[in-house]
Amino acid sequence: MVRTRIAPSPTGQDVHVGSIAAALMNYAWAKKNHGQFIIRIEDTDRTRLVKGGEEKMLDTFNRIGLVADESPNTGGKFAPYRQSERLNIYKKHAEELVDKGKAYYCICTPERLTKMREEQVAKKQIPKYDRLCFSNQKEIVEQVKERNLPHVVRLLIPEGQVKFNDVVRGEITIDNKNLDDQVLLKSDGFPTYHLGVVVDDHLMEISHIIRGEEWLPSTPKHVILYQAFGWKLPVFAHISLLRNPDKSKLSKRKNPVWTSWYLDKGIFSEALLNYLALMGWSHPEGKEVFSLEEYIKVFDIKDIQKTAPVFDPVKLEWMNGVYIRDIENEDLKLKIYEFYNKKYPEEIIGKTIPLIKERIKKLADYLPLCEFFFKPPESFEIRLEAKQALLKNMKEELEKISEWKANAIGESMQALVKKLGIKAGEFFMVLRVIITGKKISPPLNESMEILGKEECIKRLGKLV
RNA sequence: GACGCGUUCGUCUAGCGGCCCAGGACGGCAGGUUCUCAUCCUGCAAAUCGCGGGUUCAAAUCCCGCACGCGUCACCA
Repeated sequence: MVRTRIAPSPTGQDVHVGSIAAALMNYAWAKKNHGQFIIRIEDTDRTRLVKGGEEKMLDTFNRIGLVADESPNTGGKFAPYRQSERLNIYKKHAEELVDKGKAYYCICTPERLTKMREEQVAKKQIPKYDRLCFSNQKEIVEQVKERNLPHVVRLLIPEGQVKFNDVVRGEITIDNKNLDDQVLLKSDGFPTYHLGVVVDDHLMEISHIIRGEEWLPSTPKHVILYQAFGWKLPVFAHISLLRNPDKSKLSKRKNPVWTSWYLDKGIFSEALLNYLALMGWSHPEGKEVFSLEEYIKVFDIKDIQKTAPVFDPVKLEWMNGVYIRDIENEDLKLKIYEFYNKKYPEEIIGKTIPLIKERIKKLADYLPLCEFFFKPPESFEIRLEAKQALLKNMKEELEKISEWKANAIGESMQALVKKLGIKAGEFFMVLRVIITGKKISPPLNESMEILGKEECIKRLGKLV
């Protein structure tokens, strides 16, 4: 049975797009194999906890369509799915390791640890716990039990080396002397990531761990933990991190990284997923635009690429434009109507759709292009003072039109152009700006038809 | 610094020893369509496949070294 998971920490205000990319692969792999996709909240760092972060994250996963089979919201047979509610489980497992001699108590103070590390770094040694507490473990255990001393549980890294296979990277070998005796259980009773992730992935029967390559260096510790518990290893797949244009790890300093930022701009979840699917993977037939359903069909973790891609918002917008042009006008109308919180009349939006469908790349592009449909322009992108006579002519001709249709408007204006003997381009630019306020607009005749004769005459008359 | 991972057009990528003087997409440029913009169509430029050595009749593809980039070294995830 294939079971995958995404395990976000509510230490940010929302889901990072990189997490969505990872979640997408996890989701696709689970669905492809008729397995389950799980969301688990790893909220073990109470110092960095962001209020409302978890709720927002779960909401974002739903918005984007990566719906979990098991999660804190939906529950499931391995509940709870929030690590802060599983503290007794971690404690039990940490104790088990201590009993087995695979882990030990440590009562060293943060001050001592910091000092120790500084000295090691100064001596150009690898900063590692010096096992002071391990060397007199018996005493420490007694003290801890008798006086109820605050303590942590550390993993005892055995000698030798760790070897494990990664689907993306191949076989990886690490010498254990490079590994630190990692804290498993913190003095506040919360597990560290390392304990939590291993215990939960095992207990929740996760078969494939597809996660960012930032975890590659700590995977040997996880492998040692699995071995210490005597558990079967899951399949590991470490995927590359999304990058900023300067190749550093995608960060909010240099790029919008929160998923809802894109959704709130009117990027479709389908388009975002489609674009993200292309990061480090490519369709076997070279297709670039495809549905989630098709992705699930053709995706294989063996085809994941190793190189870290630069996240390109420009191509994302192009992709979204493709999706916009592809949906039904009625659906696009509704999306825009909802996007602007029903502030603008649905009927007018509906009429404008054919004019703007090929002109917007995301829903937020709509208003800048179409605001003139809802209210007269307040400023004009070219000076119109010297055009008074021309405007008067236009107005007079337009007033003669009985059947207010784009065609009739066009013919009437073309005739006027001919009669006045001026350049069509300049003529229409003046008309465009007086009507829309802007040099760039949807097709003029059609726009004027939608606006209505009265409104158009009014806009022309205002300056006359 | 140590350890690990990576390196094909500006960007995303195809490529798995001959079919590659490297293909597609975004972006760029030019032209066509058009009252603007966009869409659509046509065309162009853009990678000596990080560098240097091997192996081979043949290497972007295999091996070795180097350089560079990134990641990780917490009672953070």
